[in-house]
This record gives sequence, C-alpha cells and structure tokens, in this order.
Amino acid sequence: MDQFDKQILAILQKDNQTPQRDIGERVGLSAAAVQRRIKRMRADGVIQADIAVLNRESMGSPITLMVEVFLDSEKIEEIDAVKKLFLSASEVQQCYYVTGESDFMLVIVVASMTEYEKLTRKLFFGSKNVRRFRTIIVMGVEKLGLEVPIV
Amino acid sequence: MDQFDKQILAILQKDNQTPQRDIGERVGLSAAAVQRRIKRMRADGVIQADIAVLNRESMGSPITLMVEVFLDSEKIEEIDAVKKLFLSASEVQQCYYVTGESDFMLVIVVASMTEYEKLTRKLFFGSKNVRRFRTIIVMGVEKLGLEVPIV
DNA sequence: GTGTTTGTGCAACAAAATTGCACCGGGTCT
DNA sequence: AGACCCGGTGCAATTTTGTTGCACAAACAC
Repeated sequence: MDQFDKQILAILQKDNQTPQRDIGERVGLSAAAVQRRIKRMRADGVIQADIAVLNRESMGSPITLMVEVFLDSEKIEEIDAVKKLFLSASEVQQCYYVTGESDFMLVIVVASMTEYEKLTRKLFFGSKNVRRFRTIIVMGVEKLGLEVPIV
Repeated sequence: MDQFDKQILAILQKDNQTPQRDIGERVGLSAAAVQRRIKRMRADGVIQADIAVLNRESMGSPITLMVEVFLDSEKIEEIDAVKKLFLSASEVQQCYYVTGESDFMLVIVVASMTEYEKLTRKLFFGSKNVRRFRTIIVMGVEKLGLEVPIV
C-alpha cells in the first residue's frame, strides 16, 4: 500500500468509472500497472465494493430513518445477537456500534412507513435485549457519501 | 423509468462493474439497449455517482463520528446557512436534515481526533446558530451501504 | 556476485462499451 | 385505413478499455 495505491484509491472512491489509462496518467503509471494494482486491491478487500449511487427522488423518494438503539445487557453475546439481527435486514443500510448512552445507530431506508413499522417489530420489539429505541426521521438528505480520508 | 430500468439499477447499486452483457442477459435486453439506458440514466442524474467503497481498516482506520446538531433558530435562512457550512467540509460525508429534538445529523469521517476537534470549531463553535451538538463515537462499522429499495 | 522476488512498461490480445443502421410497434394526423 | 413520426430495439461493426505475456530493472537474501 504505497503512495500510488493511495492515489488510485482516492480517484476510485470518487469515480470508479475512471478509465485506467486516465488514472495512470494522473498518478504516473502505465495503465497496466494501474490495472494490476486495482485487481490486487480488490482481491485483498481494500476495495470492498463498487456501487452506483442512485438519486432517491427518482426512486420514488424512499424514507430514510436513523435509529438510536439502547440495549439492556451489554454482554458480548447479547450484543452480537442483536447486531446479527440488524444486519439480517436489507433495509438497514448502515449499522454502527457506538459509545455513549446508546449502543447502536442504524440508518434505514424503506419505501413506506408501513414497512418501517413492520421492521420495527422484527428488529426492536422482537428482541428482548432492546430497552428502547429512538427514531429520527430524515426530512432531507443533503449529502450522501462514503469517502474516507486518505493519508 | 420502466421495469427494465429498475432491474438495471437494482444490479448497479450492488455492483456497478457488472458487464452490460451480463445485465442484458439477466433482464432480457441486448447489451446495446442496456448501455443506452445506463447512459441515459447517468445523464438524467438517476445514477448520481459511481464509487468504490474502501475498507477502512486498510486505510488506517479513520474515525467515524455521528453528530446530532441542535439549532437555535429554525428560520429557513439560518438553517440554510449552517447546512451550507456543513456541506463545505469534506469530512462531512453524510448530512441529514431531520425532525424531532434536533435539526441535523451528520456522519463525519476523520483521520484523527485532533482533526475532529478542529472541525468542531469550524462547524459548531464558529456558528452562532448551533445551540449544542452531541457527538456519538463509532466503535465499529458493522454495515455500510447506500442502497435504496426499488419498487 | 548470483539468484529470487516484486513490480514495471510495452505490445499484443481479449473483452467490453459504443455507434451506425435497419427495423418494429405505438401513437397521431389526415 | 393509410402515411408518418417517435422512441426504442437487436445486430454487427467499430472503438475503447481492460488484461496478459514478456523482457527488464530495482531491492533484497544468501
């Protein structure tokens, strides 16, 4: 993971459709070298996924919710159990294990409130270890990205 | 935006490196038709971005934070002003305008706590309209995605 | 120094994306 | 009904991009 790799990643996390030739020019490598590095980083899991980000309005404006989850027990097995439950739901797009008053923060995207209500039963009411949860309704998604600082 | 488009988007938001030929086979179109549809959807902004998601451990485990922001004034101009400020920071990867007790939820990724401390001054202390903010430190990113339900 | 490993550029090659073209409904107008 | 776009399609040709074989160079171990 040298400076070349980092430069390549910086480009890809902004636009992974950039032709390898262009990347090569920008970082000072041949297209072949760039291609080998990208291939290696994908195999190593440094690049976890390659995705298209969709415009939500075009997709019928699904509802985004953030849920702060408070657990009773903080025993590892219990935590792992709820975590597993959360991850099993495709509507849960982001799941963070956090410190402070609460234990988990979830970012959930659903097509309708009815759907969220159902999900709520499955994830929170159905789990004995969830003491309470606070739902924050998102009115506007002002920015949406997954970029990471590259040192 | 018909059923074909939706199927294509469903594939791309999971893996935008899928060859158009494969997509064509899966949805029942020729590769050329798929290519034209994708091109159109990119031009129309239905597809907002194409990005690589990086493994954070490989990137030196940057710190993820969630910040709940409480404003004083809820006048539109004031809200827009802080929003603009938030969006101006590249560390702010997600910005949600929310209902409830607070007004904004931010997802921030920084390389170090020092950096966050500095950002804090710029975004919150520097803005008169921010009454208070609550920082939630992320200990573990259990899932990370931006997928949207496709109806 | 010799050999090994790792990575490079170049050039050939394979695969993918893009485009020109003829064609096929589904509307609309006369 | 018939003539006519219009939007979209598939096929095939073309162009662009990604991939691989090969010779070579730097770094390292022995």
